[in-house]
Amino acid sequence: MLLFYCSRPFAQAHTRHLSTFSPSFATLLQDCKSLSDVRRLHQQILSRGLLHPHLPTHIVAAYLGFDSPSDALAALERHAPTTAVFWWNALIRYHVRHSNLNAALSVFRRMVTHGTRPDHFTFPFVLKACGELPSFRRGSAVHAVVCSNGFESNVFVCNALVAMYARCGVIEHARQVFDEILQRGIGDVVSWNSIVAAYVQSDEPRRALDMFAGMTVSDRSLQPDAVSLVNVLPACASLGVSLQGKQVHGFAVRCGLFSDLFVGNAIIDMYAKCRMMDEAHRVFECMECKDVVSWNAMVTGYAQSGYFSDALHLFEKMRGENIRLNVVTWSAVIAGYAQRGLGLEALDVFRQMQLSGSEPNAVTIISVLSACAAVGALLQGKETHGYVLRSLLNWNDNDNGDDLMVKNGLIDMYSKCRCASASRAMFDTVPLAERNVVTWTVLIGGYAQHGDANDALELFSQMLQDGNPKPNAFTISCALMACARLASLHFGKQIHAYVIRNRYEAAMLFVANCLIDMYSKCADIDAAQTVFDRMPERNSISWTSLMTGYGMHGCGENALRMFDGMCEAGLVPDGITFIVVLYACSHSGMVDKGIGYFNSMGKDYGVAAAVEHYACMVDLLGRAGRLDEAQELIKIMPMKPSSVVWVALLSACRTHTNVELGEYAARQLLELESENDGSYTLLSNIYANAGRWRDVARIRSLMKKTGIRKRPGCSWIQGSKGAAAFFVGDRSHPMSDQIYNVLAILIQRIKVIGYVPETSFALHDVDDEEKGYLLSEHSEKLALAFGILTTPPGAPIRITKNLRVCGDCHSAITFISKIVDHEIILRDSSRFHHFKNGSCSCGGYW
DNA sequence: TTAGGGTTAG
Repeated sequence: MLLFYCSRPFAQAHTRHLSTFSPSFATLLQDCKSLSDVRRLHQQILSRGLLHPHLPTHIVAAYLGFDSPSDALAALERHAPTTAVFWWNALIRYHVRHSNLNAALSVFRRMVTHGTRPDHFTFPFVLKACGELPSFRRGSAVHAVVCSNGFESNVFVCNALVAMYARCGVIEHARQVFDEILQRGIGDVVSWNSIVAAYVQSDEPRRALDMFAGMTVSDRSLQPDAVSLVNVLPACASLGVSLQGKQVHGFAVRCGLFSDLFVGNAIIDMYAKCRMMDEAHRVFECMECKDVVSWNAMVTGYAQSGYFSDALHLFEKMRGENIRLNVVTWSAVIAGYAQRGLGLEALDVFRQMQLSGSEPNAVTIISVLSACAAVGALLQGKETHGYVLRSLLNWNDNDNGDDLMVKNGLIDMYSKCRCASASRAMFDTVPLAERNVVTWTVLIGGYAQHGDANDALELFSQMLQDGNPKPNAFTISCALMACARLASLHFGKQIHAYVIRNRYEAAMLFVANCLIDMYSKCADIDAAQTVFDRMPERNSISWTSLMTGYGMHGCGENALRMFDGMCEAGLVPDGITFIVVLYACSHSGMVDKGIGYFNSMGKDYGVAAAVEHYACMVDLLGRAGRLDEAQELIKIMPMKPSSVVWVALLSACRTHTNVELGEYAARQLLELESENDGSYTLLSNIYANAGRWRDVARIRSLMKKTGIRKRPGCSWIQGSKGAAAFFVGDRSHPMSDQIYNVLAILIQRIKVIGYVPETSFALHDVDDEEKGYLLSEHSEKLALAFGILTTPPGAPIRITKNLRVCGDCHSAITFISKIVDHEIILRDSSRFHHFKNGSCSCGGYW
């Protein structure tokens, strides 16, 4: 950058006789065409001893003009104290403008060392450098220099002190300096603007608004300027106080400040953040002069207020009007798509961005990662990771937490793309002290939803032990989801206690909904109901969560009562609500009621039946043995049946032994999902039940040929001595001998009272080596035997199974519940079964 | 002095 531009060629000037008259040197310095010209001339001046007292300033100016701060500094030091303070200031300002903050502070130190007294221009630059580093220690050292040089009553310097302390996050010091300004009676508009900005930066918008209001009250001669408005409007936005925002808007119009581009943009942003897009649009239309920020504020406003199509429309318009899109525009559109789960569209926009030559930054990358996570696009996720590694050097320059957010995004992306090891590896690269609450939460959530929920709880315990950072509502929700998956009532209760002790009021609705879900899935429906009853505020998720709980426990009537209660409370049922209602009807044998709800959901509630609703109906009709109607419904459904629909039909064929229809359903299912192990198992069971052993063998060899293995059944139990998991024929448990003994005795005893093994279920297992396993070695029976061995009489035994409970086990456990002093609660992949005194709550609808 | 981003429930 040239500070002085002169068209006269240097060569021409240089050919003239070098005068001993120094002003000519000044002209020659201005005429220099390159840094080496300046150096040469400087050297000549020194060697001839022709240094005029004014020349050093020209020399420094020339060096800065050719972007050589090191030469400038050398000249300043060499000629100090001849050079004016003005040129020390110029060098400090040069470094601050180029973000070389440490260099700026170093020049300041040298200046003081060389005996040049700083002036009221020096301190604002130096304080800005301290604030931007930020370094409270150096900032307060400079404050001391301010005082020792007698500048504590200079408003220019004091305002800069306020800003510095705010940037360093020490709002109390900023406030103290501001109060001293007022006491001295030297405050100006900038002082008030600085303290308002300080509170906004410190995330105290309420106090920012108070200070703004206090401005004119304390001094009637003060009139807010454009900066005051630009400072206060974000405070209105973050508090959502649109009324005050509107007043500021009115004030801007009355005082002629509305025409200021920054003010206009801040008003749009305020309305957009208050979700008042009509107002924002009016302001946008009124603005005579707009820039890309105005457009971006509108695009993001629409995207975040749920009007994404308007955002896209505006985005297209920007392109049509050749407005130069910047990284914010692109990132906002990518984020908008990603947040709506439209990952492929987001990735497409990202491609367009790259083609346009716009350089992605950390925010863009985070949005792209979230898009990859939304659609499980591991390949693109890995590519983005590669991009991050290549760009990391650039981002580390302004280390402001972006780096950690990108890493959090990567952990989340790998988790959601079911790449647990990569996710964990990324987590492990973040040093313990640098992990924030999101770092922990994304991994805990990843394990809870896509990985091993035990790992989630282990990580959560580790987080609590470390004590820093503290879990937030997101973390708690993820941990509760893990408990729900594992049916770990014990751990779930502990987290509930933690929630009560640590007050999560701000997010209590969300957390309470998770508690309802956790208690429901841990078979403590009464506790779920209690949480629900004590909630000061409920939303439709609260109602549906409890409704699901009742549905899973076969309490269809209660579920339907919840549905009525929800409608009475003025909440509108949606698609998911009806899935839950139909599920509850299906699992309680309320076929006609289910048909009634199915028919009325569109007619009375305006909810269109989706493929999931049809699947529920096929399940409902199928369980009740109305297979023809189920088949008929599949024929007339307006969309292509999904695999869930065929699984429902196939299961019904299994229960009601309809070989022909079962074969048909299995064919359809295998066309959609050729690797679905469950469909082979179900079909093989149907054949076995019908005595068609050759077909059973055919399926078995087909599976062997295609390499499809039956997912192993696994049951686990939360006993008094901790959790224990069992696979079929499992002999790995230390108490294995005792378990098998107890089981043999139980089977013997229930045979006496009428239990007959249902041998068709023995053929679940298709591998030859598994053939020999007896029914008595099924995982749920082993878990039950272990439960009986380790649970005190009278206490309930809770078992969880990853697949559907086997029919023989269901029958055996029903008999066992007659001869033992325990209620047995079994959760399988479909619902709960409460066994007590020889009967099961499912009443056969399992 | 203005705009954009990551984690949770039925």
